[in-house]
Amino acid sequence: MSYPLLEFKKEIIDEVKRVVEVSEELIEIEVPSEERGDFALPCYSLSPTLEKDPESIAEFIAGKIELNRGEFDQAGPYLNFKTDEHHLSRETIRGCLEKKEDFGELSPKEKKIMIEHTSANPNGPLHVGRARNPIIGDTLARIYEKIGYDVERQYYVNDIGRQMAILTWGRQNLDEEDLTPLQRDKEDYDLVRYYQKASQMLEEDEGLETEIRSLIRAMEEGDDEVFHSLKKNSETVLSGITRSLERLNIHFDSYQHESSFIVDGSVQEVIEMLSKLKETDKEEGALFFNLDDDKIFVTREDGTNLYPARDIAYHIWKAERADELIDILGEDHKNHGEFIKNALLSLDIDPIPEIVFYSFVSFEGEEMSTRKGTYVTLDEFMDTAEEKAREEILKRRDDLSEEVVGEIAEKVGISAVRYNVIRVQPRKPIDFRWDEALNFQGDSAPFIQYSYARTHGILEKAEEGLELDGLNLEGLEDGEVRLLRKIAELPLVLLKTAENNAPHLMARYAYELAAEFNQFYRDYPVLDSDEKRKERLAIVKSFSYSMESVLDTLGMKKTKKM
RNA sequence: GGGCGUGUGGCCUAGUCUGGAUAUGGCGACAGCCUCCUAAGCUGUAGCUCAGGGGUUCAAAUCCCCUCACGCCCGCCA
Repeated sequence: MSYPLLEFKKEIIDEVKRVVEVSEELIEIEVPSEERGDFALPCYSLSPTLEKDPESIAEFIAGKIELNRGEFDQAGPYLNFKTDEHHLSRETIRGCLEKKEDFGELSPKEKKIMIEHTSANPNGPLHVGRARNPIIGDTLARIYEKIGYDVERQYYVNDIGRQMAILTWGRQNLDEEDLTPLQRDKEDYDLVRYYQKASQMLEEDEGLETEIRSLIRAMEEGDDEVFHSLKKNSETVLSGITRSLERLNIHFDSYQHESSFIVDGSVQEVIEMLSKLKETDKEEGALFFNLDDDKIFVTREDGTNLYPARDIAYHIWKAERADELIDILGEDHKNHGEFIKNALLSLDIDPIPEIVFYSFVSFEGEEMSTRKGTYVTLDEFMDTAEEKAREEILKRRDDLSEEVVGEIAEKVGISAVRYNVIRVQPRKPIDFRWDEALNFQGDSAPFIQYSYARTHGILEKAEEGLELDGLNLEGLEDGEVRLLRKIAELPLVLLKTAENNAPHLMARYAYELAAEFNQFYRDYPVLDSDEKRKERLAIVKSFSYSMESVLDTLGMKKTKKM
């Protein structure tokens, strides 16, 4: 099994290469507007190498090229290629019926990729802003899996360090009655109150700083009691965080604890390796790495290690276990990310990570901070999304049981949260507003889910099985071919999304696919279409499978009723 | 002050890396479409010259320089 558009693109590249004898990098195939064709070759970039004007090159290629899978025409300096519609339709339907909800998947690559995402400090519940991280990471993980990678999703648990020391101090010294009332019956909501109160006290009383410091030192020096106390608190909050994420359809394959790199001595080794580099120097006994004009400190003057050192140890550990690495980091870590890459390069470590940075999310124009307690938690946001979904369902349906309404609301709520976060390019800032985030019309999760639900209105009433062999695909109408063509794009989109680590492309595709189906649905009756019924059912079924694949890739939920 | 990033119709957004053929789509607005597989849908109209200025090029939203606005970073915190 292979995919018609992938094959066609490959054929074009091979043929152009054969005809003009240039290296493959010079052949830039782009996707033109729909009416021009499936692919286009602008000949401008070949002009310098071939020492001819673009139009003559186009003419030259047009005269020599031979394609089995489609045709082409010359338009000035462009060549436009259009695949054979019948072949495209047949192969796309065949692909969908064979692969079903895995449509779009590519053969295994024998490559391991480790995707680190979230890695939020376990000091309180996840807020919507932070949730951008797991949603980007998990979506990329799903995409890499689909194109054949062996994927490991990893949470790096910052179970030591200052923030955990503050939480632990709070747990040791504060009583329940000192705290704000419990917002939600969940362990992360419980413990964050200790963290917030302790942070607040620390701001008012600098004397507490020494107590925090001594907790950190005790931990690093291997004080068992302190160590276990920190770990216990971090594990408790972590379990609250992961429960929230599971609700968002996100899970991890492994957890790696920051403390482990201190315990096993690897941080010390890293510090020794770093100290031998020409990029490092010491200032009053503290080791730092020169990053352009910045000094990135990796140890304190008392010799205790700092987060950058531990993160290098972690990345070396990761590099030994995977062929490719991806880190999802907030924009506040840009500098740190540069340091990690530069330091790993200097240490001759391979692979170094690809880092996806995302900008922060504000809410109704306000910044969110765990320390200050100014945030909307992921749980709250999802509750509201579900509630809103419920209202919308009840506006339209009065024939569903409360249980069914609840199920659909949950599916729509989860999907809306994920979709609204992933549809925007990571590096762009997002300002969440309830009315926009929970707008269920147009470019939204329910729009996409609804297109899928519509297929079931049809498929459940049609009981016959589907056989590719009995179909007459010669006389398909424009809108039918257009839908199949859009379905056929899926593998191309998956590849491009992974290549650029740009998951928003996948979201955009999901919307376009759904929109194309909605037009088909309007124009072509299926069940009453007599002589075209079988063919149209096959198209609906193909769309249904491809949409299942797309929804799964975005971590969204499918629903047969809405 | 320095570094990084962002700035596309009233609002949100694609395209920017890899310069090219009429700048993508949504929300909102206005005008239409349910005796017919779920109207959370579909169709049409109006609206942007791509923050501003300069430059490179046959060609710039896309590359370079300057300016403005906003965000993030500039800790022996993480």
